[in-house]
Amino acid sequence: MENFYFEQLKQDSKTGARVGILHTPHGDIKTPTYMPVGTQATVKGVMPRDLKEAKSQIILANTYHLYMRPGDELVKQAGGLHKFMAWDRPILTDSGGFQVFSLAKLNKIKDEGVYFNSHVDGSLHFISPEKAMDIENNLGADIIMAFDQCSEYGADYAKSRGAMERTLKWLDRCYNHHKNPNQALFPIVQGNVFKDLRATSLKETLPYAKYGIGIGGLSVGEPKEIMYDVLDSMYPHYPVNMPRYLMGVGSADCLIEGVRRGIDMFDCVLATRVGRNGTAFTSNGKVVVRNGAYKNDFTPLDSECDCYACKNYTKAYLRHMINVGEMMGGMMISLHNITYLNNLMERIREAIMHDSFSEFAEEFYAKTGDTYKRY
RNA sequence: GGAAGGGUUCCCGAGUGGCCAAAGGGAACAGACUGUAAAUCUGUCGUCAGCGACUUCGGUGGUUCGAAUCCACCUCCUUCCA
Repeated sequence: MENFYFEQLKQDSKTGARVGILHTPHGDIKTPTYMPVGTQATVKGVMPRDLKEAKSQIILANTYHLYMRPGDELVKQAGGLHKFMAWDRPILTDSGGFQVFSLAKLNKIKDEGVYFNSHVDGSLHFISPEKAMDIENNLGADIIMAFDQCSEYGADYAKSRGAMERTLKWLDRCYNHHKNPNQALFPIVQGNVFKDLRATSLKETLPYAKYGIGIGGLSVGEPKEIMYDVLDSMYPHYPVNMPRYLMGVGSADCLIEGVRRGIDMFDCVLATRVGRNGTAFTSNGKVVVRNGAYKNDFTPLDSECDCYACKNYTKAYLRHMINVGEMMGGMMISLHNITYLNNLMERIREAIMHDSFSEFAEEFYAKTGDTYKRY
């Protein structure tokens, strides 16, 4: 795949932060970047047109969900995910590995794969590494994730090791089964919070990492300092020539701390989930728009934001929307949150280019105060 | 004028002698949410800081060890008949 490669443009002199460009078949992605999650081929509440206006460079979709409905064959018939959902920029599909974790009550994990009871109708399904690759090949995203097993926070060493080792075995099968030459396969590092397991996982995974590397199994309930500690331990061992993707992160502070530790890509549902429920990320910290304090607040969510919601509407209006259950409220705050994170990443990239990432981070914490829990 | 039914904590609405500060819903207020089974979930919701105490179920008086619940009168509302 000569149209898929990563270029590092600038390495921060004091931290692991760096700026790069990830070239993909559907365009370039400036890193570090935040990717909104569009599980069912839609970022909940935000139209692709508006995602573009928010300067989203790439979005996610989910293998498991799209396999269940409408079916990956149907998406293939539609001309692939890009065409089906009318998004012409890069797409990344998650493998369904996270659903092995989040739908744990509905599945049985075996070496050959995972037996799922559909969360939709209870019917039994089987997803193996090979099956996941077939589905992702049909969906046609630019980046596809390997099928992995994520262990929960609090899992003991043996269990964490088991999941990590199974992930490696599954990775080998994914790698050998993946056929679509226009898709970059990213393997996923596991190992829970155990640094030696992480080291082993990373080392064993690298031979399979041709285009980028995913870091999974973090931000699943562990304290932030533990996540940062694990990231610190892995940092010295990443190859320079490919992006590192920290899966499932995050909040503004976690994005900054991830970038500091050499991460190039992030995805998270938080911005849209929290947005739908009436909470906004702003340059002054978290704003729970739903709260009574904003009843008569006729100022925008964030005076520094240029999104549609901030340019045209007040907190009082958005609160009203949320309060009466109008979908517009959740849509606008979701759009705002995505815009906010994209703008944050853009400013991070600028700061790194000026070799002032640390200063930028300090400023961020000073301004947002303790509404973002740094640790 | 006659007949019947009814007035419950911000609202709707259960409750017909003790287990009732009073079900349930709504509103209100707050919290949570991090590779989305989430436009979801949780908590608070008479007063006081309280295991506890005090004040509440249209009003007044009564019966009873004990009343939102029974009785009398008053008051207001709804429906039906004239």
